[in-house]
Amino acid sequence: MGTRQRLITTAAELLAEEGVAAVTLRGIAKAAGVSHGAPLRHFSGRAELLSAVATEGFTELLDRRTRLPDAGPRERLTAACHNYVDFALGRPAMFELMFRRDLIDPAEPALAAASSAVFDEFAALVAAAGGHRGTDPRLVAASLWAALHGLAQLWLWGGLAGASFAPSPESALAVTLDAYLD
Amino acid sequence: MGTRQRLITTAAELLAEEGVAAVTLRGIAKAAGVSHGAPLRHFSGRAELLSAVATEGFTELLDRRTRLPDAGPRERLTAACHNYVDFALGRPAMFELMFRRDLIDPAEPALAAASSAVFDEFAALVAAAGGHRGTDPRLVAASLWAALHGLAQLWLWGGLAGASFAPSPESALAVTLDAYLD
DNA sequence: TTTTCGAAGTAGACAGTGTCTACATCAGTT
DNA sequence: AACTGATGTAGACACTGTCTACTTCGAAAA
Repeated sequence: MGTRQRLITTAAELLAEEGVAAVTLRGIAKAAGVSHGAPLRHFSGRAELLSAVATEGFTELLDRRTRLPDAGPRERLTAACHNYVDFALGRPAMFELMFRRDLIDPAEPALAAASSAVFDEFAALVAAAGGHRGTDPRLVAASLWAALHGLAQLWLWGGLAGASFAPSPESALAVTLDAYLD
Repeated sequence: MGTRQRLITTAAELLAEEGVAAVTLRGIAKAAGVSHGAPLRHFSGRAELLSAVATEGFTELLDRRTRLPDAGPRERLTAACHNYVDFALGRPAMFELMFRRDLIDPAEPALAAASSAVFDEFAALVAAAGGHRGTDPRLVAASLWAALHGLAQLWLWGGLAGASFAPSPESALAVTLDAYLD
């Protein structure tokens, strides 16, 4: 495995184990067994390295989603929704990185392609499920994706903790799906 | 105005003008005209100062929401939803800071109180609007809040830019409200 | 009135960060 | 055989948050 790929892999491991704050350029280099300046031979800077890591995150998210149980379009859509939230809650650091535009470069072509692919796949599922009265399925997809995203984000943030009321993410997701799927 | 309050105000201005990356302890101190160590006489560290700034953000959000047009409960709820998204898009840096748990300390009592107050107010509006069949209004409120939050976050992130489809936040919000409000 | 004492501000240091530059190494091509 | 470009190293720089000594100064206590 080339140094470049090893840096990405090491960064992903460090990210999963220690969190976003730990993925420092020097820390990654040390964990990969190279000098602190070596990463700059393969990436223009930290943002480019982390963008590569985030791209892998989007790809894995898409892979999960693609291999879904063979069922009706409605069931496939709800499965994809659960999948999104599960991914976020199961790999919080990766999920956070994927949407931290101060750490990654959203204009990075590979990253933009991977995130667009996730949305397009999702939009196709929404369109197949039908049920929206006349409005553009892609618009419904954007709205529903945002709802799932906010759910994940809010729960990772602290989940309304401290508030007088602390529901489980599953129950809130059920309400969300109920609202959208008639 | 005491130094403590001036630091908070200066930080808020710096935040609005230069973004989250600019609210550095030393930068705030310089902008406030004090030495780089002065802030630590009033705050235990950066997190505590930024928590105070974020608390003001939540308070302002609540203030906006409270003074709503005198109309039916349904209209007040939709107005609150628009208000949330408008706040996020209109003051992106503040909104980002409010949910960056690596920069602030969510356990800070004043901050926790302010954010809980926002949720409680919102839950009350949802309950007053009615229309949810049997499910706990607070659970519906959590789900709807998450939907709004995700909408704002996703648009600030880059708004599905690059995707083959780029709807306006208003249109997506309309779909969201449509889904929840029967 | 004088003394004391604690709060507030300053300046310097320290480890850590990302990034730049000069230098070494070394395989592959001309 | 000589050159060249890619790869890696080590050092430096400016910047960050935080810690520590040192000053200043106003108010309370004697």
